[in-house]
Amino acid sequence: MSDTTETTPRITPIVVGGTGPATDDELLEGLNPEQREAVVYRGSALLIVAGAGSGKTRVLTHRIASLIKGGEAWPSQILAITFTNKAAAEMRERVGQLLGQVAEGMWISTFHSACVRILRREAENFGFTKSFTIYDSQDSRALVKRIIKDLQADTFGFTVAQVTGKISKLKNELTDVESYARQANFSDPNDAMFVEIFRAYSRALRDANAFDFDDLISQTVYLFRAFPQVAEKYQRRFRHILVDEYQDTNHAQYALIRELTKPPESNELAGIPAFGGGGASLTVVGDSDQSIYAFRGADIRNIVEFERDFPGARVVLLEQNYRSTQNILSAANSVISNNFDRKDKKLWTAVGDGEKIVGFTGYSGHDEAQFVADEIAKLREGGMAYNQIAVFYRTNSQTRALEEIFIRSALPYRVLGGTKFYERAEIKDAMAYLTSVANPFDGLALRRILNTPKRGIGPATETQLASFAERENVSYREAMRRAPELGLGPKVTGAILQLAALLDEATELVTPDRPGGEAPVSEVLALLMEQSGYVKSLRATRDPQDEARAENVEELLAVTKEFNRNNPDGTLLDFLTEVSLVAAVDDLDDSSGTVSLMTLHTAKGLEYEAVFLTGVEEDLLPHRMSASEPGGPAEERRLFYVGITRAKKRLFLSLAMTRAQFGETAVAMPSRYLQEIPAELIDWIQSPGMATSRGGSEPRALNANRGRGSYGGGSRWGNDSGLGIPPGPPRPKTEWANRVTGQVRDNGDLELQPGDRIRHTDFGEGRVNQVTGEGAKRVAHVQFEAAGPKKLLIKIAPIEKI
DNA sequence: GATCCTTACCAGGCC
DNA sequence: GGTAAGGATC
Repeated sequence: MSDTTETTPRITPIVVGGTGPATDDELLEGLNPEQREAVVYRGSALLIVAGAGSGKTRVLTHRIASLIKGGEAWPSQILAITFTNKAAAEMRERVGQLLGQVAEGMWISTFHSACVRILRREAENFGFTKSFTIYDSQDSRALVKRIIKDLQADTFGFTVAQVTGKISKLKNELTDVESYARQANFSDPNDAMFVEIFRAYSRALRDANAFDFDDLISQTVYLFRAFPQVAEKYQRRFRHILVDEYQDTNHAQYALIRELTKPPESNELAGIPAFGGGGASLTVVGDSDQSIYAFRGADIRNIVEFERDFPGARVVLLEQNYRSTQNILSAANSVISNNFDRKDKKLWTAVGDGEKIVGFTGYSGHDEAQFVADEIAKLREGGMAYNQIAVFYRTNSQTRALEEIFIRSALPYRVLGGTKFYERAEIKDAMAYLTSVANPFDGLALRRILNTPKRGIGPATETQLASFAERENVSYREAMRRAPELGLGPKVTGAILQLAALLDEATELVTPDRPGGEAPVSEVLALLMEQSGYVKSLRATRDPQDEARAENVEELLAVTKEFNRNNPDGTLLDFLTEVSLVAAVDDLDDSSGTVSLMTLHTAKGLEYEAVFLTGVEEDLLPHRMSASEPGGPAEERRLFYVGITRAKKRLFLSLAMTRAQFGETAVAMPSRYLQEIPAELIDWIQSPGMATSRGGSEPRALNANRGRGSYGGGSRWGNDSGLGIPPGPPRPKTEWANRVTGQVRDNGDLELQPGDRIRHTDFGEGRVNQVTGEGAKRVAHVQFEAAGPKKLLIKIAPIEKI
């Protein structure tokens, strides 16, 4: 054991409440030998190679609990890094349960949250203020766009996406402008121009008192390197560092961990040996088969070379899976085994084979979505709760077809991530007001609200204001207050002064030494929205969408109130930080009683009784873009693997033969990964071969392709392919036209009674068995002659009474 | 400077 | 199918 115990206090466990805390033995109870080893091992470095579903969260929480309970560490000496805020909250809760009390002072958070916390405390050391803004990728893009325009870099062929991508990559590798410029090739005008853009971007961020996402990590590393006494503060504080999802860390994050686990410098000066001499203990958990973030700089070498980086590290392998059935695991194993240069690892379970994987090929994305909806209805009838069912897809654009069908089928669902609430223009506007109040240096935020709502402050005025601020070396706010000096028209000047006064008034509310403390965020936002007339202006337009936008702003107001309820001491800065760092999964509500829809990336770390993996097609999974990337197809395979291993009991793989994109219909091909699953594991309700040979009602292009095995390369998917598909009679499912009318219908108060006959544009004629629900949510249970039983939302289903 | 309209380009995953 | 950019017009 390292000598950390000498420097850390022994604490007596405090027993509080109900069932009481777990004893040492209880902490190990129910764990397998490897898991136990991972909990009790004490040394400077530990790598837990944890296959999917092998209970790593359990191991991590028990390990933390045992450190605290054994008196080896105070809660405040623990830093645990998770991938999402939700995972952090869960871990905190579970550790609390194990200890029988809330462990105060533990840092359990994401890399980004932890770094923001450090940066807010230390910002003043290096030219920022604690109220810095965090720029999300949209903000970064907006900034780069302006810079490219200003420098006329578009003539060099620079695009916003290219530049932001390259800057992000450089930052993740801890390359700042100066170090990049040092090795740049200035005889290449392109490279020289890029340096200029990069420099302008970095300066703009600094001037705006802002960090972009990548800065949060890299600037913390720079801070530690530039100010050893600051680094030492955190090196002394955190004695045990644990990092989850280590396979997805990038170089900057790796460097951060290295900085934090270094022995404090003053120890070295005092001649205390480095190894085991005061560096924090490091535990990392990961699975290289689940590395799916190379695109944002994750470096798989961090985990592969862990033992070399941290000599003497112990490695523990967790291979027993406690989540899925053997059929699901066998499929996963055989898929991932197609990736070379990986350490062979086979998941196994003791729970038995379980049901077969179900496969389905639809004629279109809508057909596929209908299959998903129908199967979910069956699962539900079989007693499965909606919130135990998830639908995964590779790209966010796939949600449209699913949503259309789900709404029609009256299926309660929730889309995680996607076009997020906080990415909406009106929400960004409202947030920009708050940002402008918190950080008066933030030009990007101010620019956003300067003429929103319309105040007659156009681009020309904006430029004048900006150059005045620069010339006089004052903040934008000050420049606005001195607007009369600009010699503009009385109307514009008045508008600027009014906005400045409003922002000043709001700033008053959040001044820390204000009598009664900072006003709640909701009060600040209400003032801003009220006085600026923003919401009023939205309600005044003829555009019907603006009404929805106004409601969204009201919703944001509700969010701030909720925030104030949950965080009575929460400041405006806390709110802005929280909003900046929410991840897609963070709005997952386990108690919502709805089906969850999300991308495969978002699905990592989650598990469901039943999983629908949709769009298993070439160009989608693997995604078209991945073909040209080194390691792309292998990463896509890992993504598929991650999706499969989320399923506990039931797994459905589906694809479509045609898919709408850009408003056009394109032909789709089955994914190469489907063949990597042994045929006997899949029960095809409708295989790709069957879909081609019997597509009686679909676009002519496909009907022309009639005949078994006529598509997808020979007989690969034909009935004679050895997939074991019985020839059987054509299913009725294939007999109706599969067109789905995209338009929103409104049947008004269409009254339906059991016994009524109706006609549906897709399903044909049927008889109403039952009507449930109230008002707009009335649902008709219909027995269709051809399509079987369906549930339909009466208000919007494409039906008529006959 | 605002508004309306047409056109061009477009969506890969995310803290 | 959706949006951002650019042009025409008031």
